[in-house]
Amino acid sequence: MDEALQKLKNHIQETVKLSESEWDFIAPHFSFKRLKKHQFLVQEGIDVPNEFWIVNGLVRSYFMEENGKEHILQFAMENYWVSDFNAYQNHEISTLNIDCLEDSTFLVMSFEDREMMCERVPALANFFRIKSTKGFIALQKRVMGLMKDNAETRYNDLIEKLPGLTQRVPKKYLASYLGVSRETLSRFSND
Amino acid sequence: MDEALQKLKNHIQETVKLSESEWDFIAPHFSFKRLKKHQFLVQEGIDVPNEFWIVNGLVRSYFMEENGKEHILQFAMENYWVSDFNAYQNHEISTLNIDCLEDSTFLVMSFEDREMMCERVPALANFFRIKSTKGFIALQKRVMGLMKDNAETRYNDLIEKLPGLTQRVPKKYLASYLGVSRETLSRFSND
DNA sequence: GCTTTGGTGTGATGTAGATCACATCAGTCA
DNA sequence: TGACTGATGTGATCTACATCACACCAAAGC
Repeated sequence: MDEALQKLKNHIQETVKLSESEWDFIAPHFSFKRLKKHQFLVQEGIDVPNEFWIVNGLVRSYFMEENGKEHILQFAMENYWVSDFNAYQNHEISTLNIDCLEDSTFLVMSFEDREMMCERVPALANFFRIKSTKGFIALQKRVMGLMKDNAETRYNDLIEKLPGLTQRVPKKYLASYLGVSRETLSRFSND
Repeated sequence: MDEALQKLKNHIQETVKLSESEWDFIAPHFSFKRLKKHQFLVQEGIDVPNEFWIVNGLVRSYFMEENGKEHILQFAMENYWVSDFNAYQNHEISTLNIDCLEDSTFLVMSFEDREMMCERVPALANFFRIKSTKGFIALQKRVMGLMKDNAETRYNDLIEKLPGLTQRVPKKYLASYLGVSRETLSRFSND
């Protein structure tokens, strides 16, 4: 836990300056969580009081159609923030599932604590502002890819962006992230 | 201009509290801009020192493939913030175009001013943090729609979300936003 | 007024990728 | 060790949508 908090402190300080007293105020509001592969961090139909910073491991966030088809919205690993942000921000029940693709550990922060800390510690508000802007930009690039590129190009872009991922997850998950069928992906992924 | 600033003040105060002295500090850093239909707010290949708050009017932000095909990323109107946020945030040249679909007016804020004001006025940092989070959530919903819905469903969702838009823009632009050809859209949009 | 330009509909045809149906192979568990 | 279960590849077929090629009409510019 202490080690995890130290890592988080470094992570935040890559983006904003944080005084020792500010950090001492923030740190106690995080709790530690450990999950095994296949366990769920967030589940559809349940409220989402927390967001999570991944200390280590790998998760996927996905949603399901009525017919049972799954679509992966995001892979998240070390240093990523994850949650069902829609449910979290608007106090709704989750429409997403987030489960672990590997044993993983997290630091957990509640919505109330986040809002309170952002009021009290402006640097933290700026940290989340900048993180959120970058998340927005990344998603916008994803939309652009979905609109202009075919499945094979999107696959090549993905393995270029996250080269380690192919070794860590089955290809059916890559297909689900790319919005393409497992079979189609198999026809052009030659390795 | 004064009227526009008053509207902006109200807009910000819908999300965060802002003291009079804070507002008096912020307000002078906005400038006013007026464009006619077909004029450009942002152009591909040029740097993007500003973001814009739309006082009134309607713009589209879009990108082009090498072959000249256009894809609309966003329609933005009254109360929306627009820019090429990737270029703006990372000081890169623009890959997007933003042009006016109607005569429009804007309040303009530079990147340096925004960062400076967010440092000095924590409420503003929180304002942009929350706005940015909501933008992220909206984009995530768009990705989900692209992954699970067919073109007709996406069209119906769009006219439900922005019912006025169909009257304000040609259908080819709706098609371009939805990621579908003009002809295909024409076959199921019966009005 | 006439001409040009842009918006829209619609038929015919082409195609990326989905779906269905298998086969193979590795890992896991009793 | 033998029996599942899950990951992967591959052929055959189907389908949503793109593309091409028109026609028609309203608004804008000379």
